[in-house]
Amino acid sequence: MAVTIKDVARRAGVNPSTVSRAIHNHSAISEKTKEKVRKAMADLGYSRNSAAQMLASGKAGAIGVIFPPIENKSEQPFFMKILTAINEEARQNKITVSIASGHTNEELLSQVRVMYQEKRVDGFIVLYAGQADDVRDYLLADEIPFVIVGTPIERANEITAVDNDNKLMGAEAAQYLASLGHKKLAFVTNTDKGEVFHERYRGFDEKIKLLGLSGQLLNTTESLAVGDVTALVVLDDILAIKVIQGLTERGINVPDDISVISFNNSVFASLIHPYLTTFDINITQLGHRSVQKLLHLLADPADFREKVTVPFELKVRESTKAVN
Amino acid sequence: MAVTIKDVARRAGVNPSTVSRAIHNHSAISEKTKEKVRKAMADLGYSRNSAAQMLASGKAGAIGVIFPPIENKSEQPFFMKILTAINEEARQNKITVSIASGHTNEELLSQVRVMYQEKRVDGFIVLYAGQADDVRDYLLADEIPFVIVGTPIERANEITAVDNDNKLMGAEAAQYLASLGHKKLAFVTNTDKGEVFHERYRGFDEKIKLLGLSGQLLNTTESLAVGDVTALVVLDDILAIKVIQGLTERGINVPDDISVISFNNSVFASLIHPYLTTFDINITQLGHRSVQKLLHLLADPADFREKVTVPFELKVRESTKAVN
DNA sequence: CTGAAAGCGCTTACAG
DNA sequence: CTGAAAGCGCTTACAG
Repeated sequence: MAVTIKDVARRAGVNPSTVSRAIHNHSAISEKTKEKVRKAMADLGYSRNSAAQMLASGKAGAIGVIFPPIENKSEQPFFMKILTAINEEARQNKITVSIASGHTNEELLSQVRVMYQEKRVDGFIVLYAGQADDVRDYLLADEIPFVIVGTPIERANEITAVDNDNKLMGAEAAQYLASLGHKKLAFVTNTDKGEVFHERYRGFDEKIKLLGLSGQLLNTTESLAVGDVTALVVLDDILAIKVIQGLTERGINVPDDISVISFNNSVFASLIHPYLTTFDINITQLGHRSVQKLLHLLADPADFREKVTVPFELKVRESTKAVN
Repeated sequence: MAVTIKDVARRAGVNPSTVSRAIHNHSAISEKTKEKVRKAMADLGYSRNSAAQMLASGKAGAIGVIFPPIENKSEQPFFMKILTAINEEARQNKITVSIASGHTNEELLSQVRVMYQEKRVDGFIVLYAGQADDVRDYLLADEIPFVIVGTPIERANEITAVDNDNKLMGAEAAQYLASLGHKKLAFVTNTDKGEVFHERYRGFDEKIKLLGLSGQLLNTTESLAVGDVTALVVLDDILAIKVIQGLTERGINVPDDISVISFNNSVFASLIHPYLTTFDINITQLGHRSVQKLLHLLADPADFREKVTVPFELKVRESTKAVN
């Protein structure tokens, strides 16, 4: 069988409990003994048995990542990218990442529940925010440690969240276009739901009023009535390239006739020309920070619930241009 | 604390070992006793403790999914989609899915190694094929159960693989274009590496020779020299929309002047017009089958290594057209 | 600073 | 068909 703590103990000439303490770098163990133990472990090629450790310590050494119960997860590069970042940070902290997903809310809830009740994970990172659902209610009700990537609407004060400042991003979009001399702007969306839309639009709206510019909200994809608007702020990259194609087909050139700025800096932004001027939302940092926050919560359940705001960065490419 | 097998045993008036057997539906236990146990479990709200079960049984009840050590995973919808499908199948089999990923081969190998040595997973699903690497060598050398999604080049005979028939897909692409009356075809790629390219091209090439048509290989993205070619088979959707944009800019219309057929039926295929005629590779089934095969391997390590070929389906959309 | 012992919650030969 | 017991490989109060 595999080498155990007992084998290491025998080899190092100490008690198994001493080995255990040495492994965890317990302060009561002398450096000399730790060294002996480390050598014995290396000689024998010791790996801990996670099951035994979990059982004895009551900690899983694993976290769960909860995906939204939607069909088109795979269409949004966000999810794979943040999963990679989360796993990277988790690996560095020697914990494992498990997955919870489902097509319906019930499937998802049942998987989350099982994972936690069977003690397979210590806590969760939830990859969708906005309105509360069964899953979130369950996590809150049972006081299960979790952090949300995004901005929850309800009970935000009880939840640790990691997000960008979407309102500021909306404002900066307007600001940047204004700095290029644009005076008639529009915000384009294909949904009127979700905190992301609301915040980005609110930031945009407040800023144009502040700057004394004109700005309208266009909720549509096809045959956009752009009128005399010279610059568009589009909710995300995917929508932006659809909008641009629609305009191009009607003989309206981007960026010569109209500028477009969007959000996310996903693969879609550099897929076809004009490459998009867009905000990079720093998904890697969102992922890293969410793991770190969850680890804090696990180490100290009484830790403050707080919100972490990750900075964004404007990537200027081909879809925006100064007015002549 | 949580309710254990002992509590259930007491409530049902049996021995803990009997509860354990009842849970696993052991054939020696009477239906009457099983019923009693089931009732007691329901009354008490029992959940197994996975750590204890893992320790006692030596099985993790979890599988690892290994992502390729590349940066742009998130750009390919394939990975998120198959991960979802894998998790779905796993959930139905009451096992958990953990993630292994890394930017470099060393990071990846180290994570895979730790996961297995600490007994966190029973086996792996590897999401990339082709040339063997350190990770695959490790899995083979240590006789760790795994299945590959894709087609390995070396030691294919020792590996259980789940894949589409890419060669057949290439042939069918040529066949379909021929059926539309096209006689001068070309295969467009942006790489000359990888089994996927080789197989798809080989199928294409053999088929056009069989049909007595002309066909060339174009390895480039920009300013494609299409000459008098009337139909293009493009390696994947992403490349296809780039190719189409390049042609459009030069006044060549798809599909009026030239037809385009591609592979994968990803989100890119229905993003902008012309929507792509493309092969759906049935990622959901690839995911489900890979879990099933791994489970077989785990249940019976002496099980046959074999290859599962998942069917594909042509989705005819706007980018192909019969010649006049 | 270290050891001996009990215990975490299961599984599974061994008996009967 | 079921029970009693040992054991899986750790952790952690308790002693000294």
